[in-house]
Amino acid sequence: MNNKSFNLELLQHIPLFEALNEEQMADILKSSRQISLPAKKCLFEKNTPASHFYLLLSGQVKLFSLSADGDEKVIEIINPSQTFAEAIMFMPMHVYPVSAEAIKNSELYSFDMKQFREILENSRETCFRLLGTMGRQLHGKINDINNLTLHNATYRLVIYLLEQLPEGALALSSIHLGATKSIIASRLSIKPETFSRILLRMSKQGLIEVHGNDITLIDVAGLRNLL
Amino acid sequence: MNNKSFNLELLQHIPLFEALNEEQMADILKSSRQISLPAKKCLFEKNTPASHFYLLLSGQVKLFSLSADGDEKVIEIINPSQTFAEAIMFMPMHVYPVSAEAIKNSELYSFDMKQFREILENSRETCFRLLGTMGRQLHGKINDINNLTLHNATYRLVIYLLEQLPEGALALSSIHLGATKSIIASRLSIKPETFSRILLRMSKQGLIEVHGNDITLIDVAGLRNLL
DNA sequence: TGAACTCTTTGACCAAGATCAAGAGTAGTG
DNA sequence: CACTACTCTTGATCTTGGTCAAAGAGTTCA
Repeated sequence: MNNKSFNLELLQHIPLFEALNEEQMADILKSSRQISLPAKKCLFEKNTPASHFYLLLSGQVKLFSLSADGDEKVIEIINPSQTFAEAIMFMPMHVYPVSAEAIKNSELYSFDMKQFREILENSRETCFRLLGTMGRQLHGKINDINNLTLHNATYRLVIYLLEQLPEGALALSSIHLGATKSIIASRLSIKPETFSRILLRMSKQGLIEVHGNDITLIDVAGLRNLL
Repeated sequence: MNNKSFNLELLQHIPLFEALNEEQMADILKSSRQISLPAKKCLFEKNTPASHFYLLLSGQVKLFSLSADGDEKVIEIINPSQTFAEAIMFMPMHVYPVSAEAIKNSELYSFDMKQFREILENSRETCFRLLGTMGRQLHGKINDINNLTLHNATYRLVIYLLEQLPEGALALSSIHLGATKSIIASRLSIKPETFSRILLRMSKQGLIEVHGNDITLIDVAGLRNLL
């Protein structure tokens, strides 16, 4: 399979591109560029002008903000076949509202926002897909705000663990943390030390078992009880 | 001016409706309903099925979430001529992600989501307006998350005060709190007691002067310094 | 005019989680 | 293997902001 048809195959299964016709898809492909981003390399910085959005092919990327004195808050962890920064096309100022940096060696496609906007003019269905994407994101952020303001660190961590559980999984299911504990801690707005202590406490209570980045949920009902 | 043309006049200046043609506007008007909502009356509850979105004509409405033990977090304060809940049209599940309740006696229009979606199918421009609305909202929520996780209560309050300042206002500008202190406190995720103490401290430092719900910013540069 | 509300302020105390500092694993590399 | 880099854990201590309780102020309404 040559590179071009490989790309095509792949893009056709990304929600945002699913509704495009052949011609539009060809346009997209033409203006897209593949990018290699080694771990720890910055992709874009908060508040800089935004001209492209991205699709992650492999590796892992974090979206984050920094405080004046260097504290980092991870807003989102991006995994392969996720698009990101597409919502910025419709934000005021057209600057990235967060920074992006690879946390593993990554391959991405970049897409030109201006060109995609033109395609949106002619694809109602794609407009609706984008609306759907942004609706989901908005919902996610509202959830995050609720968790930050209405719930404590343990609650947020338990919610996170339960969300990782595959649909209808039973007790003793094992989950694998898809990033370092520090990064997941930051995503949940918990300091690494606190994160570690909460895991320790839940282990002692017999709710979970921790082996490195693998966590076995021993007592799912007990975990749900903490909520 | 009869009621119908009054409505028309008004709607034409709401961004979301600005791009509609006469026929579409007539359709909207036909399916819209005016609602009177006395203070403290609930408009919709979190997690209930969403069929309408709203435009506030007069009064004031809060969007909020409740924790299991009754704590309230105000997500947004809605003022006249703002639309709200329009993003839910494109959220998964089609349930309200927050509750809404009048904080003053209010008049609103309600719009049928299903019908508006049909109009969106035929108005690219309106689609783009909605994308713009949702982009702005998303940006706002990301900002809120940053302020919650990277900054402390004083910082959030100062930011809020400075945001109320009209464009390029000088020192000694007076601002008026558009809601009770408790509600603004909750919007900023600060307890009323803490909110009160922060204002007291800033008064003692000669940065502001508080007279009920009117706050005079004595030393804007000094306030900016706190950030 | 004063009773009943509601909102706000103030004081005393408390606790969740942050910070600071040291070690313990763990993994990659020459 | 030893060296170096991390990331993670654990302990001791501190701080911000929350909680609880009571009093003050401002409105509404009869």
